[in-house]
Amino acid sequence: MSEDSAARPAGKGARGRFERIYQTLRTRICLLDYAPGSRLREEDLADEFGVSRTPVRRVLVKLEAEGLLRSVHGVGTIVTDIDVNELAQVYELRVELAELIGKLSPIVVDEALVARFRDIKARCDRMVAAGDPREFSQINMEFFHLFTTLTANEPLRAISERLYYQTTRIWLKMASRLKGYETLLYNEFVIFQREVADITEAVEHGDLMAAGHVRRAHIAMSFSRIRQASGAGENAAVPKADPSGRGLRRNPGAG
Amino acid sequence: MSEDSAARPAGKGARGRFERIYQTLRTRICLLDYAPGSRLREEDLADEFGVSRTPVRRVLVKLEAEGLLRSVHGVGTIVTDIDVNELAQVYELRVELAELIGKLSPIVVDEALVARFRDIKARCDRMVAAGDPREFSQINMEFFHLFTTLTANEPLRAISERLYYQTTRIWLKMASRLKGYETLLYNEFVIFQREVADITEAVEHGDLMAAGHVRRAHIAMSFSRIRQASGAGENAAVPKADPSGRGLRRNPGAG
DNA sequence: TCTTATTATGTTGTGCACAACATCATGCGA
DNA sequence: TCGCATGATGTTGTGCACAACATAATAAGA
Repeated sequence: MSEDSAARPAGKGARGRFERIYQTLRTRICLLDYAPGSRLREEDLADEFGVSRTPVRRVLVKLEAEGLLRSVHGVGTIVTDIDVNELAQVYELRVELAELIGKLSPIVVDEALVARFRDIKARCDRMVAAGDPREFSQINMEFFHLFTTLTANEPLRAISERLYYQTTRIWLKMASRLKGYETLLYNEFVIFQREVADITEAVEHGDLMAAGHVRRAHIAMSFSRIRQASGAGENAAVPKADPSGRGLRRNPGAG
Repeated sequence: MSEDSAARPAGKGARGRFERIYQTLRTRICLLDYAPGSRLREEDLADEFGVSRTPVRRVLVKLEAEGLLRSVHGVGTIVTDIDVNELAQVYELRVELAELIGKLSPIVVDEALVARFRDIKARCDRMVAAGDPREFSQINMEFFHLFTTLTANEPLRAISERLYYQTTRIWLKMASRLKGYETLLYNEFVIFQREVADITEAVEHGDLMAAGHVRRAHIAMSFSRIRQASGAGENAAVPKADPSGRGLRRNPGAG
């Protein structure tokens, strides 16, 4: 499935299962495999992962603590919906934290790290040609994780990660609404490509503060575009808020 | 609006119990009622709160996600120990976030808010006379919550709260080691008293950025004092070798 | 006496059955 | 046909018994 599970050998007992299920569900939520507002059944998840409801509930509690889920007694476990206006505060904070990543406890840049940035950059270039929103989100996610490694400040990493996973869904949601606007999507790809290139260059020069500033600017501009697209989308792009599917559809996991 | 932490004393069904147990345990951890490194038995907690282990484990999972506990299979649920060096990163981050609280999404200051600051200030003044470390921590905690209300940025509040609860224990741990140094403790009280006074004044003037800067400076200086006191304590746990208060400048008495 | 294998004890993790709760469907009366 | 009470259905929350696991105590052997 994803290389994250391979990169994280979770082979050991209970803790390994927990991490595997947790990251799997989190990825699915952020890739909109589970649509915002959709319901998750604990028993289905339990069956899928070959365990009982109990360990699944552990994961759900953690995901709920991070604001990605919300369990309601007698109703179900629903994926939190994402609203551009509410996420404005999260973006406001992410902008500042991005700069802090280049500022607090910077790591020493070695050749291996530069290689990883160049690798992402190469894959990003290929992705632009293909132009798949889902693949874009995946590379975006990997690049984010790579970017956070620029600081040795572990709490800053963890918090940035949490906020990232709260906001990253909005882009894919936007993209799914903008079907037919290939030029806009392509524009997003190219902008991200430039961001990766700029930050990679900054890392090559060992200027982590510059990397932080670039990232900060891109996050701010990205949200600006999302907000504009959101306003346009609500006014014109989508005729009505789909009355047929009240968001309770279940997407079987994509292979 | 928000159904979260502070403003909810009573409990409806399941959610109420959860919040009550969660906040109770969190407070106990941060007030060192549960010493760092000590083991918590799920069954004891279950008996105390009149429930089964299941809902208790929910709370423990959340507290573990926040870094206050660590459950190990077959061993126990142990309260995370706190190390000054590890907490340096958290403090580094808290310093920045304190400034952001006065900068991002500032609220409009009304008379009721000023009154709450003045109330805390009055209680702080009385606390200084009494001089109980535990009461100091409690007022410090309340003042922190009040300070976070200066921003309308909910994620920033939540994150600041989380980091605060990760670091606040270190002061009490320090204080418990410094038994016999009443002058040093009193010094801490007076410094906090000044911080409360300064921030209250800034709020009265509606200058939230000033409040943020004051808070930032105090957090940084507080950690500096803690680190120096920690180093002194580890080098010579016995009172004899104290290098003439090189770190803890400023004598009480001028308050 | 020391080392090592084995047992004993205690803790968290898991599975399952049931209770609490919310929602939807049904049926009755007007 | 509409309004409303009542049951049916489905979900999460809880309690309890047991498994998995780690450590301490114990005993055997050299």
